[in-house]
Amino acid sequence: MVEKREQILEATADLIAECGLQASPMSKVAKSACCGAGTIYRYFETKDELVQELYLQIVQKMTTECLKNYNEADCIKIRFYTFWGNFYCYMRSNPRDCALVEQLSSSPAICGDFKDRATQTIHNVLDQLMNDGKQQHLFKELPNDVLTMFTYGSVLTIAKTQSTMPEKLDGKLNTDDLLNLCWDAIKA
Amino acid sequence: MVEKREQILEATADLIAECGLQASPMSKVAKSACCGAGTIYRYFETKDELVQELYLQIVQKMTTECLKNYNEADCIKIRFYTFWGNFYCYMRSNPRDCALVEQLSSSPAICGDFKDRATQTIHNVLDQLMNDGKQQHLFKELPNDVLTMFTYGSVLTIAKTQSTMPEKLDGKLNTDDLLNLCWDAIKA
DNA sequence: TGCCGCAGAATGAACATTCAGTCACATCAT
DNA sequence: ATGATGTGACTGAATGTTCATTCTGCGGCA
Repeated sequence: MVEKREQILEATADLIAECGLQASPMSKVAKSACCGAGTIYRYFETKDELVQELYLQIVQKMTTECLKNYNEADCIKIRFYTFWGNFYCYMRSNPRDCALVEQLSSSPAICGDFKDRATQTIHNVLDQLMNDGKQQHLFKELPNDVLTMFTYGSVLTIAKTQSTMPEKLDGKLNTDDLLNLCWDAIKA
Repeated sequence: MVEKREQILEATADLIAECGLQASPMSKVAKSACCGAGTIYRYFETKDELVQELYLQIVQKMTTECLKNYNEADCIKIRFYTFWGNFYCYMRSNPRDCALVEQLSSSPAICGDFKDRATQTIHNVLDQLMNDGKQQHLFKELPNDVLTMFTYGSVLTIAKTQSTMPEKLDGKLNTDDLLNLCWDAIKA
């Protein structure tokens, strides 16, 4: 039954996002998923595997969202705004996943190697975008990874802050303002 | 004996930075600090208190470093470059503390309220800086917290990436390039 | 009757915290 | 000076709890 597996993943996601990974024992996951503890082990070998599966699912969902309306034929600026706008909107409208990315990224279950494989697609798209942009002399002459990580870090931090401390930053920021900050930073 | 207390804090810092908070049981902390498990409890009521103390210590050290050569009489740009340059250098030359900030910030022992109190000084300095800059129309008209968190997120992410994945981003980034990215982002 | 998917109690390991005892040293009476 | 006694820091085994994982048995269905 595929549905039960989804139920378990959903419950795990909710629990970890709310309580943190350490405060999410399998017993609570089971209760939250309305099943016995043993049932979880019919679908996942260990807790670590469950967590990895969850991470993979989120990254995949995120990848899909980021690439919505993203077209390699568009001009650089459009592509940049589309991709990062999608990313930001996804994080804003899925605070749960936003919290999860933070929780799981710094968990021992998700080693660097695993993370790299999960984010391969996104990495490739962004590398291409940066290369194309540099060819047109639109971007600063710094390593792609620097420009990309810079953007990623700032957008994620803003989204995270808005989710966890809504009183700060409230309302007063629209997506375009944020993307302009990013674009102005890296443009030549 | 104040020295033993420091020993315990040092050992805890090393251990958490290397293995993560969850994989740092009190027994290991004790062994690493060359003392019995019970001794830790002569200096700290609980593990949570130990972790909070550690967090406080790092934030204080960080605050001191960030304010080195920082002078309210200097012009805005100098102040901005001094502060964030100090921050970046601190994170680069103390990868252990960099890892700790990440580990502890997302731990349940450090609640949002506690974090706010710890970072009060830094917050005030940056708020002042942003206000002064806006008065001179140097910065974009966005909330101080947005501009500050944007900068914080990008710099920290870059520093973290350089520490944990030295093969990416290796060598090819100097402090001024990074600060220029930040400045260009927020300047009007 | 045999099989499958499941529940939840049972198991054993790991952990935070406590506690009974040890040690080094200071104080003081002789 | 000497030994008796008190004190406070320290240790690490013991305790009780929490957890991941396993196991036993149940109910429905072929």
